[in-house]
Amino acid sequence: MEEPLTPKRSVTVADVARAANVSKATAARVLGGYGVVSDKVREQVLAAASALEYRPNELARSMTTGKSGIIGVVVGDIENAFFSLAVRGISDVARMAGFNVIIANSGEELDAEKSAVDLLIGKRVDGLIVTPARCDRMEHLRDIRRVGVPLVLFDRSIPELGVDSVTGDDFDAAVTAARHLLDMGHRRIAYISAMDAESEFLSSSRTLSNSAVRERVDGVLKAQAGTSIEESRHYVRLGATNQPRTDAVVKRLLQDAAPPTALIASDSLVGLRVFKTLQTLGLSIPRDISMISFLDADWTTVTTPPITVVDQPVYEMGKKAAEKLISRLNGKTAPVERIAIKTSLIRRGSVASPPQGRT
Amino acid sequence: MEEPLTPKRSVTVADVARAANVSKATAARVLGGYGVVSDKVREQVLAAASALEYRPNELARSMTTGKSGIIGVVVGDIENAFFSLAVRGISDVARMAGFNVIIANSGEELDAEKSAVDLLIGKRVDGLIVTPARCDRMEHLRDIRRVGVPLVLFDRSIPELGVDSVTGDDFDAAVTAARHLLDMGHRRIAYISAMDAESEFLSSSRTLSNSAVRERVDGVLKAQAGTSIEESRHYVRLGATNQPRTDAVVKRLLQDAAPPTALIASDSLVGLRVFKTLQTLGLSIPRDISMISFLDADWTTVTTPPITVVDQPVYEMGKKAAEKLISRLNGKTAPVERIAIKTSLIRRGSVASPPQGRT
DNA sequence: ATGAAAGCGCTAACAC
DNA sequence: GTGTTAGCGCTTTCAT
Repeated sequence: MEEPLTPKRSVTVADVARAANVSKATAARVLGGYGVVSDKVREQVLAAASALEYRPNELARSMTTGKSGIIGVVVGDIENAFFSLAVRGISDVARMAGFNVIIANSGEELDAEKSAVDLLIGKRVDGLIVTPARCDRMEHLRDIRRVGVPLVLFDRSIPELGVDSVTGDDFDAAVTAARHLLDMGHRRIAYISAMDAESEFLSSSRTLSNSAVRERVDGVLKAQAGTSIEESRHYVRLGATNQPRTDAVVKRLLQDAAPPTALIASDSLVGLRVFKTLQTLGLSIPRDISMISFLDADWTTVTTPPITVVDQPVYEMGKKAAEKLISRLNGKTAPVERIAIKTSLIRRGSVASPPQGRT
Repeated sequence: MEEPLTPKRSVTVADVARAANVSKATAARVLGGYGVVSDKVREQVLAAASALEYRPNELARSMTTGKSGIIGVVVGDIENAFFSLAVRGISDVARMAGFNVIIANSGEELDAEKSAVDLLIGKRVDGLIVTPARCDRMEHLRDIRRVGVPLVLFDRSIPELGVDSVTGDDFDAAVTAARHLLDMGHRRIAYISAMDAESEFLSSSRTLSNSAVRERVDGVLKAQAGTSIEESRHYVRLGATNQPRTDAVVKRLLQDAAPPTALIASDSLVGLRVFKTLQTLGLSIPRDISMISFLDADWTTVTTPPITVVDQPVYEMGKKAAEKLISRLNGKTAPVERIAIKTSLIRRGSVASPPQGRT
């Protein structure tokens, strides 16, 4: 059954040219779809090509043109629905524009991000879309620009870098979510993030190296303008990176002398974990505690109750990022733009007034 | 703020060689990490390289070596948790082995799959992992082998092609799931798939162009050995590709003269849709109807009740596929292998005995 | 241990 | 319109 895996040298333009009795250049012109050729010759070449099963060597092509037709994308975690949807949006517009996409995972780690960027640049991608793991470490991103490769930041922005970015309107979204909770009578609102930091607690939002997280935290804090900053900040917790750690975070929060009556989860993964923790603790949502999750993920509609969410139009965000990048690729020289895409709150069943006597 | 996007020619080995006062060949040897060089020269070169911020041009490198260090992956739908987990498994072992992964979506469409394959081969990927959209159309896959590019099939297999494949033990999994239902007293078991076919109904499992679906259907049918094939087959439905269509499929099923008392969903997306439909119809699971979904997805544990699932070790499957491919890439010449990875049934709360009087 | 030179498969000037 | 001739940046004989 083992076919004789012919490691035969692949068919080149030269081969086709020879078979069609034309020069290499002519064959190349029709095969590459550029320049001008008579219809007659074109057909000869095409015939020869398909007879020989010619397949262009994109590598060689890219090398001479300097364009690879590839857009590199570096995301935090492709398993996260947020990123896979975004990637889908990016891919869709990329494909439309004739570009291919090569994806790399950073695992939200700076070093992995750096080497991913190096690698992608080595592969001579035409442009890059990256979700910077840290907004305070950007030398490698500066390098990208120095090499002359267009770059668009996704989900997080770094003003000092002076490059385009596409993010959600995180600050506003957080304000809206927190206000909704305040309107329902909540006074102690916790914000739980998966961001990995030294401490589970927050000293100052300025220490937050992820701009999306920072914006959101600031939004939540801002919404609670009546309360002292120290007090509000007390309810911001980091490090909900997996189930056990999330369990710990939530439990500690609830054991507080003045426990929060509502929880906001920074993304759908955290949201799911928080929901599970609450379920495990036998807490009833929203009777015992209210919650809101970022991202209108699949699971949020099938729980009992369904979850109130901040709907981030991720697919659109991905599309927008790709569009922006491609317009740069096409030489558009618009001023640097920081696009914040509007989100909305989808009210479902996970928010109610806080339990009596615990306001 | 606009940095003067220096479109400067990138630094090459020649530049480094010149700066280090050595020949191009020598510089290339240390930069490429091959051949032999004296420690002294090596340091000179390295110094020059970092001073000039040399970055190897992987394209040129690939062109001369013929190896790109890239593994191409063609999946049905990257948004589907099944595939994103698999891709993660593939990427993880690929990275370990020094390979990069470029992903393409086929959207389960043959034409898209074909052009993705063409493109990937054009980019001179070292090997390919593909989830064939149709197991009865494989000329393009034959071509892959003819060109000499190692190929591993994922999730579905095509014996006639004579290539390695990694799938779940779909037949057994289906038998197990169906038997569990039978043991609980169910006699009419429906199997709902997202596979897009001309008809919602199934004439013969042999018409199923997706081997995984076929295996599963055969398994469900086999488990109901006591019943007539025609009768069992009556409860197999296709085309649950989105919510409205799933609603329709489920409703039609339930309006049958002898409606099924249990539903098996072919993947987690279908499972979620079916769950939603049931919820909409106000049916209580498992009191009114039982259900089992393939894939131990996120959402299956947070529903009320949690869903009994066929746990497919997708991450492992992805790893296995990559390992197999890489071993081929390393010239291992083992006989063609069709690996079926064992799944298991995770019993949760969505299965109970059928309602009284409806057995 | 190092250098010179020949390509890899393609595109891009530039002639004819 | 078509052919000739250089390269792109790297690896790889083959000398030295």
